[in-house]
Amino acid sequence: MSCDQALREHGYRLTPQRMLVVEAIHSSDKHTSAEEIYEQVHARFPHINISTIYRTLELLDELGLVTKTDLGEGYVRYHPAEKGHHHHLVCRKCGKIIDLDELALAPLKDALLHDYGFKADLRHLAIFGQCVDCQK
Amino acid sequence: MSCDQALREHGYRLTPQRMLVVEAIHSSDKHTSAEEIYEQVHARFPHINISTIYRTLELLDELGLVTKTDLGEGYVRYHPAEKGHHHHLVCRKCGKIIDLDELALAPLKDALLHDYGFKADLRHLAIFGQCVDCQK
DNA sequence: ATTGCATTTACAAAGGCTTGCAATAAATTA
DNA sequence: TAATTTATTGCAAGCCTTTGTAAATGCAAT
Repeated sequence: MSCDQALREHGYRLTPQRMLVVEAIHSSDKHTSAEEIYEQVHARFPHINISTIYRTLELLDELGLVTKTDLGEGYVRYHPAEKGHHHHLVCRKCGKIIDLDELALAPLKDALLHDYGFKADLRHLAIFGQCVDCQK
Repeated sequence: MSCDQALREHGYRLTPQRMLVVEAIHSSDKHTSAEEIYEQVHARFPHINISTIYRTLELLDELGLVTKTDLGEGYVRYHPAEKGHHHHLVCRKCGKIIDLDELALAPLKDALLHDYGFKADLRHLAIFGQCVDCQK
């Protein structure tokens, strides 16, 4: 299902601003920032305000259409949920980022559900620490 | 080892500001915010600036003396490391916070070390999701 | 005690993000 | 098609935190 359809089905309006934000997120291969999305949308819709970008991203996150991840860069990165879930190991020393398959957190997710009845949202996590090279 | 000693041993100066911040963190039973620490220190040292609070907290975090945790309240909470590690399950719907023993993340920590050689810092995590009551 | 100097501080400004509010516009209804 | 309603937007202001800088201060060596 497209983001547009999902928005409509949840009773949200389809505005040009929202459509352009959705397009911008999907057009980017990597994880984009709000600023990057803003610049991309602004090129085609100069009147748009950055707060609309943030509000739209928040909405898409709530609907499970995008994931938000703080990789410790001072801002948040966004990623289309449909492009698959994964996680990141972020080295605090050298900054290296190791990608981690979604499955790596499956045991934890299952344990939390079993032990606490808690349905954890572990879709796009950043786990900080030290990579193997920086431990030497 | 006290925070004061730890600071000295790492070559940092012992200033009144730093000592008061350390005292303030330890005097609070719960997880405190920078603002709360600021207010407490400010009562005894009116000249202090909030940026000094933040810089001191960052330093204490780097030295492993305190942990930083974002519980989704719009600001970060700090906790003395020596008072023990644990984690939190935060319900996005009702806001309820379930405390989680450090051991719950031990298997994940071990797996990351074994599979990636990555030494994950999992001292005081907030895991978001839905509590058992809010799933009904 | 005094000096010398690198560290630390207060202050001001900025950065990323959120929020209150009046104006605007999408979608429903007639 | 036009009117009505309600969600959404742009704007400005604010929030929490970080950062640049010159002045102040801890502390080691005299």
